[in-house]
Amino acid sequence: MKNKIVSLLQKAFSSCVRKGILPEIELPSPEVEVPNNPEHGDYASNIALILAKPARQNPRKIAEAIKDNINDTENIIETMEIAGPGFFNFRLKDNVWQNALQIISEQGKDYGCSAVGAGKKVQVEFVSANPTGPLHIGHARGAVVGDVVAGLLQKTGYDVDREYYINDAGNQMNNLGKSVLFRYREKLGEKIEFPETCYRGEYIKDIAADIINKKGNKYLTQNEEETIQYFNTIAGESILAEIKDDLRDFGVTFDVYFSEKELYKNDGVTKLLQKLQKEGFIYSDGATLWFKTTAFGDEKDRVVIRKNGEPTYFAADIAYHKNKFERGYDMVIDIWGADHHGYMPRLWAGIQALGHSREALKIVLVQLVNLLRAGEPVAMSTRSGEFVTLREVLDEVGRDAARYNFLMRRSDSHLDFDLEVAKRQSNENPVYYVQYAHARICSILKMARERGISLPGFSAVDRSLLSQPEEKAIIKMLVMYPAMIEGAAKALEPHRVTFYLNELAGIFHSYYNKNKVISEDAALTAARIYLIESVKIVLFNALTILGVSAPDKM
RNA sequence: GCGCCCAUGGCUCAGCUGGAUAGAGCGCCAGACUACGAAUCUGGAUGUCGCAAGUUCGAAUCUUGCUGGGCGCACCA
Repeated sequence: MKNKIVSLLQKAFSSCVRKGILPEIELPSPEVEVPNNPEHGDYASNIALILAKPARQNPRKIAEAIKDNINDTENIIETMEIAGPGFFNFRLKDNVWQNALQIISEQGKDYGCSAVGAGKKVQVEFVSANPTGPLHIGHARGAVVGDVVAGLLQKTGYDVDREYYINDAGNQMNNLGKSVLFRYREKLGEKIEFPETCYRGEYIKDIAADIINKKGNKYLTQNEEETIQYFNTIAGESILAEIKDDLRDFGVTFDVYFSEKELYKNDGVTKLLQKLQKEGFIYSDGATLWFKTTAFGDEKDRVVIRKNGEPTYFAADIAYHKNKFERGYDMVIDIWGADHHGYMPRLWAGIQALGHSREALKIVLVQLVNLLRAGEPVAMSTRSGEFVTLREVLDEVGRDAARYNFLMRRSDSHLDFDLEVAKRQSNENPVYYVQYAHARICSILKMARERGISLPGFSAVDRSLLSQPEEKAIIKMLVMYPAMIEGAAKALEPHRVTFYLNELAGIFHSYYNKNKVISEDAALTAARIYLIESVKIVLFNALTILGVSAPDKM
């Protein structure tokens, strides 16, 4: 719809140029948007204002010229006015809107999909928590944001893979094995002083107990190094399995779990560093190897091989991103906690040294979550093992409410997550407001069926009966849906979907309270059923992208 | 000290990449079920968009400075 207006304007502009009314200048992409003041019509454009400067003419004069040259072959424009300093205000014919509904029921579950991604391969990497403990509330937001970003990209035609990077090669894994060993000994009667670096959560005890159950006390006497290695593996696998379960129940599944260890096979990291050194991106100061990230705008150069000969996390990360691009992705998206923002220039430097453009790697920052219970902060301490796990949140507030709440703000803004509010089934909780709209429609449709009213198809409906302002508002909102999805995908901003849903549910509820869908008037009933079915389709599609259920009844 | 992010009604936040009179929700006040689901709806009040300059036809949005908050500034991950 919007595209048609854009195209009309572009053609009018060209013919102005052809006729010599306007100079031959590049047409900046004209913006056509839905004005927030309905008096300004259905669509508005600032094309004349944008052209005023390069064309060196009065914007209103340009507007007049373009207006005279608009050739509305499809006959969709009702009125076209020039207002204010030179805005175009378009009002479309009612039947244009009414007929636009057809595409919604035709496309059904596919309504809102587009092909702007054109099959390009994209990878979204997110969560990527170390398998040293269960996922907690802090991971949950990143998990949902990543999942929905991926979903949006899929809807817009990208070929998307969701990937989880398992940091299982660093020394935190060693600490994990040690922690289990300490608990193991403790359970078998030893008195243990726990060092700061150890993980103290209950889950460590469970793993230790499990080992005792299955293997007894034989590790008390075995070689400590080997035992720690072994416990690492056991604990890592067990925790990762639990993480996968939690994520699955949260509605998040991955296509690929990529182990950091993979990067070190065949000396992969070392060889890559040697190559980069040959190319001049890495230099040695005798004891350590430095990556020249300042060449790409970083504040200071960064160490890749430590004095002790161990590669840094950054070194592995360069190799990891090289690996990603080698797998043929056109675009790679990392979802990070906002506390890692200082790391961005470093990684961008890394991929540029590998020959990729900075734009090939997009990084979405997700702010940390402020966990509250009834307004009071909930203490979170990872070290002591006191934290609210994702599992607990799922059990307490449920998947739908949890996911929706994490999507109610831009991801780079702080989010208060109140457990009491999130589980309250009231109007403080927008997820129910939206779901209720869907359930309500289902209920009306069910009643219609029970009364023997058939659900009409497009051709069986007199669309012109949908003539009320509220009906037109709903139709416009529904027509806008694909553009909203496209915009959200392009900007990597899932929160736009929740805002859209709240608004759509709002105008529907309002409409419902004012008008009877099912009435004595058969033709009107058919038209309205057709309309609310369209609303249902869009509610369902949008909720599905968010991974939130669209219940038939509540 | 340096860098990044943020500052919008009493509270929590949007504001579609520079557009027309800045919007929601919550809370508050007053109303609506013998009507397809009241988890709903209708009406009402609240703003120097942190402060000050600048850019232009036009700024909450872009630039600079200041104030106030968050986060980073590892040979941790």
